[in-house]
Amino acid sequence: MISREGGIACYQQLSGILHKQIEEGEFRPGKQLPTETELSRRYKLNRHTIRQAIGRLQSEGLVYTIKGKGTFVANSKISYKVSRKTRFTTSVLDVGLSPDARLLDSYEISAGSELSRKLNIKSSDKVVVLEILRFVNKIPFCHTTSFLSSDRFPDIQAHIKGSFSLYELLKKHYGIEAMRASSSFEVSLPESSDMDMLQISSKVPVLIVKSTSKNSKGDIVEYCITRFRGDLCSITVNFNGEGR
Amino acid sequence: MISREGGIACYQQLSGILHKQIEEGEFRPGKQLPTETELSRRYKLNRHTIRQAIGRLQSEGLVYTIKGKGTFVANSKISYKVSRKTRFTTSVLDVGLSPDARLLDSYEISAGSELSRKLNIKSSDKVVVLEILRFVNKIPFCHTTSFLSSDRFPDIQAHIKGSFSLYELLKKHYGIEAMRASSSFEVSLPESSDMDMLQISSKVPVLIVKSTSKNSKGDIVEYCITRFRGDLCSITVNFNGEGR
DNA sequence: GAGTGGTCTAGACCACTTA
DNA sequence: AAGTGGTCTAGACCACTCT
Repeated sequence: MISREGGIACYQQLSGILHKQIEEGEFRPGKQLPTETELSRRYKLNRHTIRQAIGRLQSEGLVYTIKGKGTFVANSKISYKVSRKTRFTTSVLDVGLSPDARLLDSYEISAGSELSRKLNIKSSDKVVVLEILRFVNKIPFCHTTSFLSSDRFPDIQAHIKGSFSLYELLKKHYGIEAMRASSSFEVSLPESSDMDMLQISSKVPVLIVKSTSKNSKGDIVEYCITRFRGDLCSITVNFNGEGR
Repeated sequence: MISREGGIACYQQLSGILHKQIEEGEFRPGKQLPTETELSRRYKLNRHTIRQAIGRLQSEGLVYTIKGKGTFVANSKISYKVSRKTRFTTSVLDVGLSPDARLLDSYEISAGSELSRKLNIKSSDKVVVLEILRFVNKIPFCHTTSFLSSDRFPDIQAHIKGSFSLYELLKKHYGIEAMRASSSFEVSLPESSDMDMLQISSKVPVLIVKSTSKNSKGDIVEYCITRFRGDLCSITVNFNGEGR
């Protein structure tokens, strides 16, 4: 099965083999992969070499491992849609899944140089920070840190505790319809806080999306940083204003 | 420096330390990091543990390694901008860097089921495939595979060899102004072809962007898949039609 | 030839899950 | 208690770069 010659590393070959087997349905989503010791025996490779191969599959989002239990085949990625006007809840409902959210924390800070630029306010101005963890089908999906000017949204901390859709709240309480103006996409690896909150290992990449929202007049309403589980989603951006 | 207790893995601690040192400018971009054996001595850790730590930094795009030479601190990410009307060349020039492109291959295939859906043509229709490798400052940056209907763009293979801007070509020869309609973003790890073309190791993630372009009437003009080096770029999407 | 990173092996101990 | 994945060590050989 595994060739020692040919210059292709054993772990690359093995991850290729497993990748193919998963793609072809030999291992179904949710099913356990053979254990590391079993694969080690079967392919006559050291357990560490097996682990290198499985590490790749983890980073690709093809499998996930649970300590003490085993390695399992992942479900296919969730196609998460984003346009000028989209909210998490509707996007997730659209693809037939069930969304959920939890407000982890809310507090106030001074803007400082970077946030003052992002929000177009003075650096001494106060900023409300909201940390929200969002779930799809009870699985942690992304972690959002939102920044809003305290002056423009007084008492938002009190209001947010009741409702979980920030956009609904802005509309109802402040009469503002927020629209996405720009978003940047970047890849990284999880920090320890990401690993805890999103329940992923250090090998699973995170997709970092930094977005600015404006109101209909073009004033900046919100700046937010969302960290998505890279193994769970692909994000589709729609450039035609309206459509989802 | 490294604590054996506290439950945090040594390699996590070390990658944290190095991360911080790089961020704080102790190691400048382009400079070589201490070698693995040196770090092994300095932190009293096995070379494999050192390698785990460095592997993380590689995936984060903070450092890159050259076999036989060493590990070096990477430059900061290139902020690549994308909007409804953007071309690679102008985007790169905008940030003061020098773009370049090479046509790797061009050939014709039958659409098949997936492409026929993407391009809104019959599955028996012919499709022209263009493979283009793009560079920023002589460094491979992304690899694009473009799909266009052969019927709608006769002789495009002959034309493309002269000019490298596909959008220019569509405009000049076919009188079509292509606009980005939607793009999906996804993270993965490089396949062996990616590693060769983009000159990256297996640890550096790739950012996969799949885009559909339409003409002013709303007909689909092009479907393309671009694989960006995840260590080199962050991609900014602008939702206001015009702006870059 | 000396030094670098890339791969593989062998063996150990740990924390966690399951039964 | 047995089995799982997570981490660390020690030692080996390779291909590559530099001189």
